[in-house]
Amino acid sequence: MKLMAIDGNSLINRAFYGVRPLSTRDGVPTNALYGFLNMYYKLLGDLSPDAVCVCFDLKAKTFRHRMYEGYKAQRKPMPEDLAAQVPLLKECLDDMGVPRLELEGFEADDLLGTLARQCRENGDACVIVTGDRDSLQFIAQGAQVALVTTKMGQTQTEIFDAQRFAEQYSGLTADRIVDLKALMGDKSDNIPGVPGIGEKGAMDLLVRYGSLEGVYEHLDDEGLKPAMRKKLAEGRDSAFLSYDLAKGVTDVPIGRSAEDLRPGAGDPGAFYDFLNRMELRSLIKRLGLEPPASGKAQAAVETQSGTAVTDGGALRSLLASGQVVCALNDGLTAGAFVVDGRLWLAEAGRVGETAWQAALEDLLGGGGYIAHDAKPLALACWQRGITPAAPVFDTAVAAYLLSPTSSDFSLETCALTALDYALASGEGEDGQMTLGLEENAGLRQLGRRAQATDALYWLYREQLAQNGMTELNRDIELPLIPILAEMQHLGMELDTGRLRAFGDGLTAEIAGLEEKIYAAAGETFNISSPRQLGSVLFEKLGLPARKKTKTGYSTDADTLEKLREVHPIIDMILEYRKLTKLKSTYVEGLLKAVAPDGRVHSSFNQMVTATGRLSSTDPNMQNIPVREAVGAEIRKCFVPRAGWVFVDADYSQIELRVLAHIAGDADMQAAFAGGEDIHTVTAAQVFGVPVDQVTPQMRSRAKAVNFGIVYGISAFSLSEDIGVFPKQAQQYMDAYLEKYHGVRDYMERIKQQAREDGFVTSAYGRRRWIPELKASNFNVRAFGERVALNTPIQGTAADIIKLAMIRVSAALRAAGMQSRLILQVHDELILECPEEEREAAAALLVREMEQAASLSVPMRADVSWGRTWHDAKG
DNA sequence: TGACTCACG
DNA sequence: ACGTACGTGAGTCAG
Repeated sequence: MKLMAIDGNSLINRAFYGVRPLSTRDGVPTNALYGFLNMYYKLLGDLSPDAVCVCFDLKAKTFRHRMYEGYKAQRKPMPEDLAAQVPLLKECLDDMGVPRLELEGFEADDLLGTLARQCRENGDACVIVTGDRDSLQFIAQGAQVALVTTKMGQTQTEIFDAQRFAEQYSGLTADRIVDLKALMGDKSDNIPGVPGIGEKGAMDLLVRYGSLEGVYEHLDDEGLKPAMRKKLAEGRDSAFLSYDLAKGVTDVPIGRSAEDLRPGAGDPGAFYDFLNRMELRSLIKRLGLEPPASGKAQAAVETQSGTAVTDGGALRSLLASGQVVCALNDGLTAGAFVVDGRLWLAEAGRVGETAWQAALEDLLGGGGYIAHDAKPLALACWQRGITPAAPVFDTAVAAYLLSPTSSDFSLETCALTALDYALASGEGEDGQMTLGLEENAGLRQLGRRAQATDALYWLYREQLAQNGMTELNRDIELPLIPILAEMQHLGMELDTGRLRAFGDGLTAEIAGLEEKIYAAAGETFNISSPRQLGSVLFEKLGLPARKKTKTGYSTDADTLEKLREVHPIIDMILEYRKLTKLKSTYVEGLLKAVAPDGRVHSSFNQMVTATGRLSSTDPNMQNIPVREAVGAEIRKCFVPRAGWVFVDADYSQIELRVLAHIAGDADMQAAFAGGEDIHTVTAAQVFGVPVDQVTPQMRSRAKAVNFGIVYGISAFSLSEDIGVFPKQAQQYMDAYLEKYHGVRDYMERIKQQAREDGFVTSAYGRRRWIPELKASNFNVRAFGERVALNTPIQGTAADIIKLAMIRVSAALRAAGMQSRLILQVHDELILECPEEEREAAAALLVREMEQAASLSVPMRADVSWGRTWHDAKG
């Protein structure tokens, strides 16, 4: 019989400090739970005990069994975020069927000591699991102690027995820990010890005299220094009192033995629900837990087996009949459809290719469809020459709107988290028809997917309404889907010859720089390795190191910039970095992304950012270089098709205009209404000079202040950014907020509101939950406040340009023009236009962008055209 | 895989 | 006193 007895308080404490902060969407902290459970299962595997028990402290109302009144008085209170997780852990252990012990008036230590003693007397093995070194004294009770430590975020367990202990503590036996504490005391447990004696002195005494008794029997020993003798004599009472305190209790009336502590079955369903509620889904996966209700959710979703549609005409009329929830396979050759709650299955091979195509065109071109992630369907339409309509609902997009900081919006995950429905992942989706349609594994799976999507649709539609995002979803996100698909389908042509030539030039330049850098360093090394570079710069060349990172010296551009005067190698390294980045990411990377049609077809993703912006991947077209000559070179490689041009327009100061609008700041609104340059006006205010005396430097600093305000900056960071002392930066910010007091009030108001609501919204109702605002950690909370400040601004700007995209796209089509939207870069839209449509397209673009929203300040867009992307940017 | 660096708005 | 700007994606290094 082997018992594993865990100090619950100690272990959850370790977990709390060892695991980075985690919380559920609505702010319940979960990191300690996560860490505890991970350790628990690890230990269970390592130790394979027969019985298990987790012990907790349970405070007495009075300190009945303690004679020393100040006991524990000075212990720091548990952080709120940790305290909140203790009852959750107890609930969880009960669900798991893990026995736990707590007894009023006793600490976990007392219970562990008692269990250890009981085991010894009954001949059972006992392992005490704890993070507290003091508990090593249980070795004296014959127990092993598994000591859990966290080093650099890694938890380690070391098992101590009598021998291992003696090795580490100079031959001391474990029962002498009590003597040790009696002498040296223990601040955290408020054990006084002998004043003036610390760990080293106490160890020396015990090694020499064996025990506390021994020490005091030899008080007259000649080897004892007079000072030590005096301390011991004066501290005698304290030492023996401390001994009793440290000895702890081993006779708690627990009333249970190891035999009674075998783990029970618990309530697997409740355990699953608990982990799901705590959003600890990685644990569900690791433990291989199944959703509860043994098919209740399963049954709710899988209501029917589906009816085969084998007649083309019947399929067409079915899919044209209004609202159709659909799940299609990748090749769009088979599908399952839920119409008015009934499930239908169909396959191209069975209804005939022509009828299938026609039915699909009715469905996706007609706009009566509901899907989980409709963009790939819309893209497939464009590729087949069908113009897709926007879906009436997209359950993946809805899931994103409801929780924009989540990262996984697969149907599997959505069904699991929102419906408790476990959808077998992907398997057999492309299975070939061998029997009747209903028996086809691939179609059956599509049927389950369609039904899961249908269930999600009803749920999410209601949740969107409750969260005030019905209109945002309907008027912005959904109409955007076919537009994004079209942009992706069209892509942008790349002049690969020109880009290659540019790359060859870079290669030569880089080689030259390498030579010079090696010469200056006196050795060859990998310049791209921050580690090697750091060692060359700061050790070999002895340059003054400023910042440090986790792994060594920081070598980022900011740091190096400050060393430019110190050593000529710095400029070369900065240049080398710039050129290699350009070559690998923008020359080689872009060349790799060119499709057979000579164009790059970037994916514009709608479900990535926390603020509502789009993101762009494969390749990322939103971070193509623009600054300096090299940026121009890269952008000259993006060209329209023959006889066409690019028309490019970007919003002027959209975020600051949104800020002026949202904050309702009269002065800032007046500046925009008057068509003034906002940075110049700001500079005049901050520096207290007339507008015509603002110097370029003043304007540039004011610009930094404007940006900083939008991001929720501190004076310190602003000072770093513009190169002045923090005090000076603070003065700028004070002057700014004094002038724009609407902005100042907004900053306070939005933070307060975010704390109350737990979320912030954009002007169009886009919502972001901010659990960080409730964190106990200052930095996390400060981050939450900056997010609360910035997200409504960035989010509203994102809403507006999405609206503009929808308007532009519709207006081009309505005018019968061939010009098409091909790129969006946050505040910029790029059209590819037939030469003869150039003027009309430019006028349309500006008009639709400027009228996309009506704020309390005018919107302005600047437009240009050109035969390369570079030339099209004013 | 995570850390670092750097390109964009 | 804290520790120091919002939002992204991609390439490289090193464990």
